[in-house]
Amino acid sequence: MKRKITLKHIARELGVSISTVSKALKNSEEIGAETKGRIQAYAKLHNYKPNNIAISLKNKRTKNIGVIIPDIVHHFFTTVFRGIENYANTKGYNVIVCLSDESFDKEVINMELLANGSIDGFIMALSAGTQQKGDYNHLKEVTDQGIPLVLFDRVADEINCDKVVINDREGAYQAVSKFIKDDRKKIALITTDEHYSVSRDRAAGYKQALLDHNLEYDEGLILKFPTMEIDEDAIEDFFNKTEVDAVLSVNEIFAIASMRFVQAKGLRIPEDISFIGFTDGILSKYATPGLTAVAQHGEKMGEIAAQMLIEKIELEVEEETYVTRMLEPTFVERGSTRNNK
Amino acid sequence: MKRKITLKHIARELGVSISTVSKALKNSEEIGAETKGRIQAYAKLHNYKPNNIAISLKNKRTKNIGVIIPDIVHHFFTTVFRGIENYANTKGYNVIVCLSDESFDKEVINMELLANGSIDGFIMALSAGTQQKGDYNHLKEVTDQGIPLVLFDRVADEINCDKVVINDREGAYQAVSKFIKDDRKKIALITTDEHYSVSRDRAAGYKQALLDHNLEYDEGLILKFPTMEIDEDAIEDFFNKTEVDAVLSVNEIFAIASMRFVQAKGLRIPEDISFIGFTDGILSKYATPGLTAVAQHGEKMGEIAAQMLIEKIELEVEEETYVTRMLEPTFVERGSTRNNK
DNA sequence: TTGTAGGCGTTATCAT
DNA sequence: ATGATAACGCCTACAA
Repeated sequence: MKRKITLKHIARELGVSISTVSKALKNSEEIGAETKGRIQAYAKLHNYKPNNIAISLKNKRTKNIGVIIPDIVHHFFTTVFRGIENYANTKGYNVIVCLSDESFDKEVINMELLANGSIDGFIMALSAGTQQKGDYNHLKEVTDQGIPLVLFDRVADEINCDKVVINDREGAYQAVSKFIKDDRKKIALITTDEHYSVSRDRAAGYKQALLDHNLEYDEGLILKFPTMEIDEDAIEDFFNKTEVDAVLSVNEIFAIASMRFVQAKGLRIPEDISFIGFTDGILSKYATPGLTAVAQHGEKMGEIAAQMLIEKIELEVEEETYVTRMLEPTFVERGSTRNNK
Repeated sequence: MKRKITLKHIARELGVSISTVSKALKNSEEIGAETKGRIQAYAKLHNYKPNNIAISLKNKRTKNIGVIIPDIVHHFFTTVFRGIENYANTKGYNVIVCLSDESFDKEVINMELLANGSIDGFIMALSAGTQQKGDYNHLKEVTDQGIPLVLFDRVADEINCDKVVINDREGAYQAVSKFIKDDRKKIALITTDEHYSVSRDRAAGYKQALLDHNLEYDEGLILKFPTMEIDEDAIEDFFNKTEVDAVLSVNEIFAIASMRFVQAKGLRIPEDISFIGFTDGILSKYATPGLTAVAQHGEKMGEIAAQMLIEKIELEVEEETYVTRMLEPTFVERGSTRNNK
């Protein structure tokens, strides 16, 4: 087994000083051609590679970025992550991922751990626990230390930092407008509790679209779940009791489960009832019929987040100006919607 | 902005030496109660936390583990990752993820980068490119340096290291046996090219089960794709030309797409044709009917991989004994299979 | 052209 | 009870 070799080994072996070796390997003009040759040859032969940790300590730069997300078994987050990882890689950064598991405590612990020198900056989406609690001190502490932070998707106005979101409100607005244009009258919304910023915005878009088109905003047409967990009974109950000809869902799963149930009831999609779901994931694509979706462009979002972060990291200057980039959602039309006129 | 504070700052501020501060913060008995109190109070007040990088350099231990996987937008890998991250966290390790994107080159580059001190060990699943090429020198180099390595799911016999896999062969064998017990006669296999170790093993189990039950092994009943990419046309073509009453698929997507097509053709599932798919993911669960699946226990697999790796990392002693843990797959029965007698 | 010395932040050993 | 020193691996300003 050949252990990693250091400058010191090379220096000792070749009877020169460490700094000579260091310079020679950087091809410095200061070093004589012959010495340089010997050193470089030896280094190549023994596959010398500088130790990242030592360089990090010296430069006070780790070339690592910390990503903290609520869950990884989740299509949207994985696409964002892919965007981050990909961009970061092109810039020579590695990515350390921590899962908050939707828990405030885990989010805090993970952040503090990483903030002690392991990373140069954070990219994160707030956990449900954090959004519920409304306590952002761990984020403030990190930014106070001058560590750059970019929030995506699940953000909060209270935090001063760069952000990337999609225009959830507009996505919902357009979805409902499409239903209305297709002559749907009873448009339901399936959503989660308000402390998810995304649900809040989507609900706002839903309401606004109804009002703008002179339709009644009826709380009875809203099915609200406390979390992202699915509750089949509540869905059955809702669709048994409520007459509906279109459904906007804040996520895929609620939409798919609902489609399944109404189909079992004998309703036809899209003839009798039409569906649109947020987050164009794998379920939307492979459902029968395919679920028309509001695509969130996760990969693009991750790429932008990484870009914003790395710029801040490498800019050095302590700017106190933060920007929020808002991406426009896109419609992916599939079989679950069709003009009903 | 309050920058991170170091031992040196505290020492200077309190007029003591750095080593006194270091000891006091470790609650060493050597330091007088009064001094210790002052130092600890000051540290608490200024929220002193030791710098991870400096500690890594000193200890030659980063407490990071490197995970290299082909793709993250993939249900199985995310469940494995969750298992890894979770276990690693309980042991005080962080996880650096790199995506090989199924490319040999990216896999090599990422590994070499991380191997230069950033991590204490690797957990990985081989990229398609690597399996195709059959070149494992980058792995040998890493293990030669004494860096522990655990391979999961996509493994290769040529590599000497710890491994975690599921018994793919047995999973396929059982699936086919179930079909036969349900009186299915024409059992198709949808698979990928042989260089995926998992496809190879699953195909072997499929064949073995047929032979053991005195059924003919007919190449005509096998639909083989070059990659994991889906090809709708090939699927349509296959099901139009081939008479089949049961289908085993090496992944969810092929199964779901096939189910969709045969249903559109007017066949009933499971009455006319029955399906079983590998990898019990989100698609299997929400398909209509639900897809009976061979569950791979990704999370467990990740946990075991992390456990094996961390043991090796912390054991120090250079053992040359490697083990392969094989997990037994489990059946998750859903609507896509039913006794047809 | 080559080498020395100091520092990045921490810890451990060995003085005082 | 406290402090000086060296070391982890690398880099670089400054000497020689």
